[in-house]
Amino acid sequence: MSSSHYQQIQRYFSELIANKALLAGSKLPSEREIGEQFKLTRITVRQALQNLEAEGLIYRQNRRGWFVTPPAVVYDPASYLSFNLYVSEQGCQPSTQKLAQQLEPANAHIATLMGIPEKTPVLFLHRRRYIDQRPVLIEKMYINIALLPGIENEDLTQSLSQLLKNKYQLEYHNMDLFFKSTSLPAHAANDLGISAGQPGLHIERINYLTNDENNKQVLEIDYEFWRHDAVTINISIRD
Amino acid sequence: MSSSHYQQIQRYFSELIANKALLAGSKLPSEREIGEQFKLTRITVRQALQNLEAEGLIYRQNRRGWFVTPPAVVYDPASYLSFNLYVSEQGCQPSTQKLAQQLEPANAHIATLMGIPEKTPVLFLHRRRYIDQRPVLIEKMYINIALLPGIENEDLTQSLSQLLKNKYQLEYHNMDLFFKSTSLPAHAANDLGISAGQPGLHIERINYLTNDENNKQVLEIDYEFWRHDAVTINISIRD
DNA sequence: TAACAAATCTGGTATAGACCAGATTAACGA
DNA sequence: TCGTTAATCTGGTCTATACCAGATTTGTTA
Repeated sequence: MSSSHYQQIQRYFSELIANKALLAGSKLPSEREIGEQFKLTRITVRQALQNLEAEGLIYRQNRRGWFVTPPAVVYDPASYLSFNLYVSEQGCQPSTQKLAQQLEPANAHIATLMGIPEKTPVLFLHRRRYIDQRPVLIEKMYINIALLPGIENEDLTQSLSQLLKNKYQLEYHNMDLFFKSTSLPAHAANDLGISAGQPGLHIERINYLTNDENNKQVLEIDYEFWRHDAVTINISIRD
Repeated sequence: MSSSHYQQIQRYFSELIANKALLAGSKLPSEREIGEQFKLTRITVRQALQNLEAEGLIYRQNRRGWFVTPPAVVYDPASYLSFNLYVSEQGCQPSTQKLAQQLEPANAHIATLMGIPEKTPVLFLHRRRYIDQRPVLIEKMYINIALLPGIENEDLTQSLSQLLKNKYQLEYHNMDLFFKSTSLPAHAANDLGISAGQPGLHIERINYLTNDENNKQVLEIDYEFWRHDAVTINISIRD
């Protein structure tokens, strides 16, 4: 059977969490305490904790300790609902913080996708989003201001889909999505307040104005970096 | 800047791989050799290698060594193309191995989704799929034989979507998809020949026969366990 | 030459320490 | 009471070493 020592620790905490003996958000004993309890060295303890982290059962806060992961939110990037509505419908409290907003010349990739000349200004928006005060998502968005004049003067901590609907009478439900399960790049890990190399989910989204394949107008290109343990993606495909 | 020792190793190999000085599939020096080269202990070396693994740049084979990860395949679960066509179109060689096939009584979850009584027999199909001889995906499928009579007598290493199309004149493009980035459960890691706890991508797919929301007929429920470094998911949403 | 056994190489697991830097808490002084 | 400082706690990084089990290679033997 699975008899290595670190697996015993893993099972121990797995069961505590499954049985709700350890509730979401609560703190685990320190690595040194666990080591004493099981008569194992810290390295062995850390191996177990890192595996539990990979499973998404626990997460760490830099030099503060290990904590039980709250349940993942179900998120549908293609939904009519915004992040805010989604999260609150699931009984959690969403919030959004704007980290940066500026006009930037489009790089080659962005320009090609948007069908605009390179170095045309686009609106860069950098946001951090929270679920129950826990930072879970970094967004970096490039917005086609040619299609959305004046958007830079709006409150950009709110839901973009709401804003487009209310101010521009636009709804985008045509998009290309790319998902990749990989570790968080340094900048995203930094923004999330965790150490680089933690596992994450990387989403690239290209939002189109129309569903005309021959005249694709790109409203917005969105890069999302999620904590891997914070979200389950749900998409319904209907023809 | 990022000055810890293991980060130096990480950068070193990152650059070798980026510059194609180390090609996909090639073997890294052993942990002990790397340690000698950098005058660092094996624990430090392993920290670097584990981070590179989390980034998807390298992967390990149990007690054989560390290898450079081949480029990820782009996969669209909602596509008209099958896994086989997808992979070969990207210049790689797909193959499929049937690990198990049997009639099983439906459990509560399956029965509810399929709208059949619990313990009604469903066809369980367990497959392993390879890209260029590398096992990357474990599939566990539950097939509604009431809608697909005689399917258990077909060759089930082939593409299911092809089979449904040819034999039953069915095409399913209505589905619910769930993605979760998490470590591989023990059974899947085992089937993939890697140690448990490695990062993975978990997909649950429910395939419907029609797009009638009031009369959902479930053809098949599919659980997919992917190596996290083997695939990028791509989905196009059009209304 | 083919079959088998032994030596070797690899990562997997583990011990027993050590020092650092950031976060938290306790103690102290105004 | 409030603000600052110092002690303490926590995970982050690292050295040095050891033994194990599976995979591979080498060597030997029939």
